[in-house]
Amino acid sequence: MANQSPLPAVLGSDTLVHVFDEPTILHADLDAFYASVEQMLDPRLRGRPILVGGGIVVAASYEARRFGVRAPMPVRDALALCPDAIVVDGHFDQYLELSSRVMEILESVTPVVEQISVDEAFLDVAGSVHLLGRPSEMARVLRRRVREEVGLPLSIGIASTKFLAKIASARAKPDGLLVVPPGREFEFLHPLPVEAMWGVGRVTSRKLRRLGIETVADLAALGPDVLVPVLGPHAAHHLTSLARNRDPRPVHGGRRAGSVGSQTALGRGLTSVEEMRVVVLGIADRVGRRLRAKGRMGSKLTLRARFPGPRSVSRSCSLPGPTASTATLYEIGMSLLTRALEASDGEPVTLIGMSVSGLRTDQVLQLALDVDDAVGPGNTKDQKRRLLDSSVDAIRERFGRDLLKLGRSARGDDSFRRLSEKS
DNA sequence: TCTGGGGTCCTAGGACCC
DNA sequence: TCTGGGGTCCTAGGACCC
Repeated sequence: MANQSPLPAVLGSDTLVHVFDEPTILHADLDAFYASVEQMLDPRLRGRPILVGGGIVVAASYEARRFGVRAPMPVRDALALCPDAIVVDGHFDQYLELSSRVMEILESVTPVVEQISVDEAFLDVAGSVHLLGRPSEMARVLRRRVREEVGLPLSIGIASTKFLAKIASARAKPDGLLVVPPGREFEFLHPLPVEAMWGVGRVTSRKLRRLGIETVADLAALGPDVLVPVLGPHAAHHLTSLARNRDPRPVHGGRRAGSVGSQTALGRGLTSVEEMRVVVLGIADRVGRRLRAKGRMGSKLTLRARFPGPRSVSRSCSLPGPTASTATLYEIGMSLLTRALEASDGEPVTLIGMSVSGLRTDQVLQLALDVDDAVGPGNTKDQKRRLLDSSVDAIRERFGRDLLKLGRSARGDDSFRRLSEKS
């Protein structure tokens, strides 16, 4: 049932005109994702106000939102608003697992799926209408399948641009579907408050309101010139264009993350460098593992330290070569932390974060990492030799001998010297 | 009001090269 | 050696999103 694709009843020209008349950009957004997952996993939580999180609310179910609870908000404040709320720890592994199952379902109607976070994605179904029918029909099928096969509510907005589709899905919640018909975009868009716009947060909202801009219509009427001195050229033109319903951004299928990072909050904070060393090592290990799991390497490292106040300082540097090595991230991360601490007056550090960007996938370098792993302390001499030999063979087989040199220079360390000497 | 962990994108100054 | 102009890379920080 759920796998059947709806087809237009008649494939005549009238039907096709109608089919192509609907906009083709979908924004699919799981409702109160984390909280919905908790309710699905534990039936006792269904229909009840749920808060996911520890110190702060990471997600609140709709039952809790009715009391004014919002994420992120301290759990203490949320309980004051909604004393009956049940606080649950997050099951983050489950969230990722369920998220990828939902994304697979979305990919059943088009390969052009751009995932923008765990719980939302854009789809461009223009290439699928001749096979699957109207976009609104596809949306109905997707919503039903996600509900039946994964057990989660999914809202979808359909419009002619990403920006409008995103706003439409927000207006469709909870558990709804909203199409913005062509020609009626302004009717939908212009009465909205500027805060409804994607890209207008606390700071920009305050600046706009100071100029007397309250609605999207106000923004569209004003034009970019007045905004440039306040928001900078890019933001001014970008927001004005969106308010005038100009959003040419395509849906990027198959896009991958441009950085990988991790951070750890430290409560009241640490002052001892030795304690921070342990934290940095833990973070470097996490980031290194995740990079290796993705088969990727980064060429730039950024370390961020937060101090009470709250004030934060970041220090970054280019790496000697692309890497996913925990040891390298740790060593360079520590030197960046030392530099970051110079900017403080010995205040406690309340958060340490590390992010690797400039990511690339390179098969030669990936094999170099395998070698790195092979020469690590976990292996016996014989195991190391076997792993090294198999890596050398694999590189030769795929790329020929010359690329060994390339790999060595790009790697920036001596893994390959050891290899080359062997061979 | 700074309490979480994961990201994206833009700006601006300085270094460096031609 | 200085002067000028332009381009690009690197780094630090800020705003925003879920």
